[in-house]
Amino acid sequence: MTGNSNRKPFSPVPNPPDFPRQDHEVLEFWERERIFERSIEQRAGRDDYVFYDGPPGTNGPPHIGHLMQSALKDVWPRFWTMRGKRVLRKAGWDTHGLPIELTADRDLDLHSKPDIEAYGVQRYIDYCRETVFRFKGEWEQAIRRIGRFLDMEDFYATYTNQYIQSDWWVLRQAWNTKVRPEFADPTNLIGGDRFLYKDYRVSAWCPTQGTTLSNFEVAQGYREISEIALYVKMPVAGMENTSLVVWTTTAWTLLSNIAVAVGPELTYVRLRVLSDSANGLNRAGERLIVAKSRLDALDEFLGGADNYEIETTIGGRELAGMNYRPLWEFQQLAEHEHGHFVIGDEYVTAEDGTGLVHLAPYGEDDYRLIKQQKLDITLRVNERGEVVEGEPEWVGRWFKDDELEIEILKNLAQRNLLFAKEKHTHTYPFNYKTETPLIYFPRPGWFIRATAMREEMLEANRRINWIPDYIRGGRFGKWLENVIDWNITRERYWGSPLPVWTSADGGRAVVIESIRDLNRYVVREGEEPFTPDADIHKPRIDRIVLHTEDGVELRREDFVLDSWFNAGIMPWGQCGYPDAPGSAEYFNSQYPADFICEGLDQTRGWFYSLLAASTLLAIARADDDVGRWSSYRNVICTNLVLSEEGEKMSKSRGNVVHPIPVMEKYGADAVRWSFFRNNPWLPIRFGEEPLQECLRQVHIPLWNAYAFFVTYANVDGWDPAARNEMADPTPLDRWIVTCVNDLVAEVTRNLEQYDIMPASGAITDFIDRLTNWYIRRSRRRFWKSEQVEDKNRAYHTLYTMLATLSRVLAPFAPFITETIHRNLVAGHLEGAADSVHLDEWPELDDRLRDDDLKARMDYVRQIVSAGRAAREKARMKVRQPLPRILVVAEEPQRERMGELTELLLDELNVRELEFVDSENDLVSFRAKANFPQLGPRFGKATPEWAAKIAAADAETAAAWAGGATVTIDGERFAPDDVVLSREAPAHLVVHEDGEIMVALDTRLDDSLRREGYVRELINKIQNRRKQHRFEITQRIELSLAADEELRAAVEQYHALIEREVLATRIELEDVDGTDELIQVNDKRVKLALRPVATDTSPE
RNA sequence: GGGCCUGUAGCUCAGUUGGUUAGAGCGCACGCCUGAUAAGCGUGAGGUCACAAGUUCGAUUCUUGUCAGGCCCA
Repeated sequence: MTGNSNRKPFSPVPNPPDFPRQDHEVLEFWERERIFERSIEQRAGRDDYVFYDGPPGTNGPPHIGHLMQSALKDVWPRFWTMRGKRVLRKAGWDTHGLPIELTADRDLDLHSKPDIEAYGVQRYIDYCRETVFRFKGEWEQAIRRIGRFLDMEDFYATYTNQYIQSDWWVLRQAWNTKVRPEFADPTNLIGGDRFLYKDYRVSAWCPTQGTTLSNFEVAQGYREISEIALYVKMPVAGMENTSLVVWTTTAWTLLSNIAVAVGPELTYVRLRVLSDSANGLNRAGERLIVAKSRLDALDEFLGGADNYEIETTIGGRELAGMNYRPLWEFQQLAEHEHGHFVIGDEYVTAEDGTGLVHLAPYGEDDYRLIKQQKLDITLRVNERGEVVEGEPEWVGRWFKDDELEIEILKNLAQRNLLFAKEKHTHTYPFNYKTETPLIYFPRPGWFIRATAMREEMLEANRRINWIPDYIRGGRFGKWLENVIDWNITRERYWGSPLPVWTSADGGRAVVIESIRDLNRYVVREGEEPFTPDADIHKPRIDRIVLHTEDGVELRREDFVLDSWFNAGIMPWGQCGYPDAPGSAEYFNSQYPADFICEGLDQTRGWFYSLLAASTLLAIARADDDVGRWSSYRNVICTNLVLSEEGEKMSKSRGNVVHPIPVMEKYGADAVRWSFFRNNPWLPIRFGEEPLQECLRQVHIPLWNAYAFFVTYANVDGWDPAARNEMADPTPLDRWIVTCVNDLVAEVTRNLEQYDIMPASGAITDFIDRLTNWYIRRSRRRFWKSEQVEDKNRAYHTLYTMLATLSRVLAPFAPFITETIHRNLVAGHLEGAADSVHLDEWPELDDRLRDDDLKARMDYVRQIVSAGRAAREKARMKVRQPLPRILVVAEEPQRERMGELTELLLDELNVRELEFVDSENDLVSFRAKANFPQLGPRFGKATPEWAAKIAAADAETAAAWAGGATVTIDGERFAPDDVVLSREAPAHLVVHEDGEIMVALDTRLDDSLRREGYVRELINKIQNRRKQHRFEITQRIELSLAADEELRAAVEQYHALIEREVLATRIELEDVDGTDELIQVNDKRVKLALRPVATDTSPE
């Protein structure tokens, strides 16, 4: 016995393993022993590593893409915990916003704002509140099952009063902070010099639902429609019979026309119509102004190029300021209003239409110009899509009424204000749910003046470590460069209420920062104060009317906050900073985040809103520490998880993979690994085959190595805690120790850089080295009974490898590593951690490294590989010993082989190694004449010379092969003059692979042949043992019947055979032709095994 | 229409700060081991590194353009 007598054996390892069942045992262990909680408690007082969990919405179930994020989000917190940091991991849920309202609308059969008002806003809000966690249980189950350590008890949710008050506080900071003068905009309705302001913005508006649609929603509803496009004549004031010609596809916008825009750099012409035009709309003598480059396109309406003459050419800049007469009486402006003149602006092109654009307050560019020029804004179509001012018969009509369009057209034509009309096909946005045509409508909203902090955000962005790094200058950087002010309000119901109260004229505004702050006003009004857990959502909060000191009435601005803004203030909201007790301390230790990880689509979502919020607050507190401007330092962007076929998963395709059943089949570690072996920022294919492959490549080989170790360690009673006598490490031991040091270094480096794929690759590579070289080459050391000290060394080495590997692998595969740690380490070594996740990350020990040995081992493995290829060519199985391997090598390489020679010979089953200088020593060359060369030179004498060349000896041929020129009978022959062929001697089988060239000598003498028989025989006996399912320690008696040559071989090697197959006795008989025989090479042998009852331990 | 990404073996993907022979896994062919493992191991075949031009002694790598696919935005 090598171990001490009262040692505790390792638990037997089931093989094959049942990973899903083991997962559940580990999960129960973690919960029973509070491993996650302890991993934090244990690090109290240590440095924090800060992780932010982006809040997912829980009104839908989690899918496999979320699990990829969960897996990645789990790796670094576990890694840094093992490195000694304290890593809090608070779960968060997004519980506000449109998705929840949409679910409520569906459940309650509501289709519009009037529907909701009729249903009752309070009831509606109450319903939303009840549904926010509809799928939270499923999320928690999936997150738990994949092994993610996450605090789901003490979570944050965006709809809590604590979180909402952080929203309010942030907005108060924005309101209190003035922008630099160059960013101030006095045209804003409220707050023109502040970071928070109110203004109008044109957005896609649904006139039936009464709501704006997000860009994303608009993009889903584009449809191709065919409409009438109008060319309208705007008579120029003070010029006889002259008109500007404008083009529009939306006749109804003409009712609100207020100006005409031209391109300042474009060239325009004034033309005179010579005779009445073909379409009957234009008369002889009329003068029209259009862009010069559009003339060809407008020819047909004028009656051809011959029917008009160009009177003068005018630059766009000169047109600016020209006044025109409005199309209708009802458009006449009052004294103080501005409008009905020409404006120059770069956005006008001459790609279609006339190069003159009519302006009405429906459209982003229109609205911008109208505001810039301080023009009158009269909306003659209202937000319900109804005409509110115009010819009496039009008032009250629907803006997209086809009849209305025709009536407007006729009205203009009758008064000679129509230049032309044509059918026009283009795309127009519709509400993708209600099919209503959308209207671009200026809506009021509150904005964060992002344009005033663009430089600061760009500066902060430069310091973020993006994975992949091209996001910094690419998608995200470009987004920041083109950033526009951020509309943080929505005209909806279920969301954080905007905490702004204003007077009716907009002259007074108060931004509330907390419930306490609100109560200061409320109490003064004589109302009941809000308790900390009072309902501060709509509609309750709308009933609060505030009064200024001088008695002006203030009402709440009826908006809720954009849910992206909500999510972006998460660093403050998750702890209710600053109002919640203890929040300052929490915030200070948890800002900024070291690590976040979300989908690539969050560049315009959470990644942006986090950065905008943190930059804003940095400016508000005049923070000059640029490193804290961004609330996150390292960020991994994940891409889509596709089906196995590379398609998007969707219900309609029926290819959605449900996470839990997959984990119940393959285990969570395999699912996790399938995400780690790819770059997360590229689309990943997910399916059963990749999972199978993960198991085969990583988990099963590791498990087999572990099972192998436990089997033999228990047989020998080996104890890691015992102070066993050990031999010095063999080269193989030193090699694998070097490898594991490299592994630790490489995984550490790559995890520090947030680069998961090379880290997982290094682990796969190490597992291959451990199982397919270290264990494979060391196997015999574990079962030979002599040389106990070497055996102890082998146990010690393998044990250390498995224990170290389980720690390095723990952040990636927390289950299998926990199982191994629990059996091998916990309870076996004094002071060992109960869980691998409470353990420390392995330290590098450079004294144990031997880089030179590693290079030499790689060289040996290359030669082995070439040797195997040569054996295969020669059809010589490895069991047949061969006399010699020849290796082409320079002196330094020969030295590299050194102490590893034995290993090489054993692996290839070859008796001797011999080095040679060059391939010429392995092959011989024969030369033949190169006739195309020699023919012109020697003419008729060519055959004579050809014969002389063919007669050249191998040495001469080798000289040509070496590039030399050879003189034969006074004639010089260059290598070009001959054709060389290479041939190896019959007994050598040569194989070449890159720089490596080897040859096997395949000549067998009697001794080799006899040993070949014996090896083959041993193999057959072992197979038979396995067929009988004998224990590995079972002793047997053998009887053999064979011919004389084989019997002689057995007699010569009987000690070897007995040792190899654990035979206590071998009986030899003559062959008797009637028995069942087995084949041993070319011999036929009768074989019988009998188990013998003995002490089964090997000693 | 704009921006970003991707295009490398039959398939899925690495890699290449410009340099001998561009790698892995799967699949295929052949073989091997079996006292941990057939859910194992090895060997082999298989590539104009999407296409074109440019820079360079040298380009799969850098530049520009083209084509195809994806994502985001209009």
